[in-house]
Amino acid sequence: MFSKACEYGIKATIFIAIKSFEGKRVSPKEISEEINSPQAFTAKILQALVRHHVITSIKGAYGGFEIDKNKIETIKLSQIVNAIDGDSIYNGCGLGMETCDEHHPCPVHDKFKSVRDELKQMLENTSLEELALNIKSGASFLKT
Amino acid sequence: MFSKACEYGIKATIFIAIKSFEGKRVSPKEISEEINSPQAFTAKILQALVRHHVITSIKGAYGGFEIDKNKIETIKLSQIVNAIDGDSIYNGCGLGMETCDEHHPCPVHDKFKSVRDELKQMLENTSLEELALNIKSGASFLKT
DNA sequence: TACAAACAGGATAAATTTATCCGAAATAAA
DNA sequence: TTTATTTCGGATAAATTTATCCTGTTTGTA
Repeated sequence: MFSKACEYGIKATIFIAIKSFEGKRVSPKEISEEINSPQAFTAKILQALVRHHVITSIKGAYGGFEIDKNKIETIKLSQIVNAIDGDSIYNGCGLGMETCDEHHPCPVHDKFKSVRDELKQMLENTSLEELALNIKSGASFLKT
Repeated sequence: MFSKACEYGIKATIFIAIKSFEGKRVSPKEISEEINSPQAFTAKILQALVRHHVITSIKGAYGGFEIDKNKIETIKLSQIVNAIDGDSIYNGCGLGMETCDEHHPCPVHDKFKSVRDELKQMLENTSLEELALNIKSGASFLKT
């Protein structure tokens, strides 16, 4: 469904959000340990998230990654996915055809429509704050 | 969403079904031309579909791939996807975690549930016959 | 039986994704 | 200003997916 990079990116962003609530910055090392991901690869993904303005990086001593507290509730899951995997997951054709629309649909176009729409709605309606609070309360987990 | 192999596999199976309705067998060459896919790679995927008993192959002169006419209406999209990509698309964790269930959910477990369930229902309720008839009637297409 | 047609499957290569390493640049504190 | 810390980003490697090639085996027909 999502790429490995995207899976790491989602978990990393949630962890950064939790720490940012507490006014703390985190390093790639801390993040990869917390979400159980390869450190250097995770660092690359963080760079992409910075470029797409999902998270912020502060270079130098006492630096790290953080997210503006006031921004956490406005960030949606769709923004994280878009920053890493793009929007093909809910905008592209289910069978990879160049052009696939109402006028020239692929064999599963109609069947897929509702699934993709629901996925899109879910991603756009789920906020980072919500995901972070569920981790904090112990309702969900970042690693096995 | 699906792998390239699975995309080709779905299209190939639909085309074989259409030809089988007419009592004809088809070759990998004919299939790859019709669905616009690499021939040798498509042949590999056909082998997998044969092993999973989705399609049948007849070796030797006048051979080719076919599907039992009476079986076409009983084959579901889920069987094709399962044969090539397995069931991880709707049974695995959305964030790739080893264990992810009600007791130990990943951050998006609940949010994803309805999407994955709808996808699963769609795949299990869509028959090969239905997809093939839509191509025959010109309601959908196998290539751009 | 000999031959040609057609799938099976191993070996290999190309492309993409995932992952690692290391030096450069930036920054806070001493 | 020097030093320690930390992100940035290029180069490279490993793993997986996608794709190609070639030989073997099967099978129908002459």
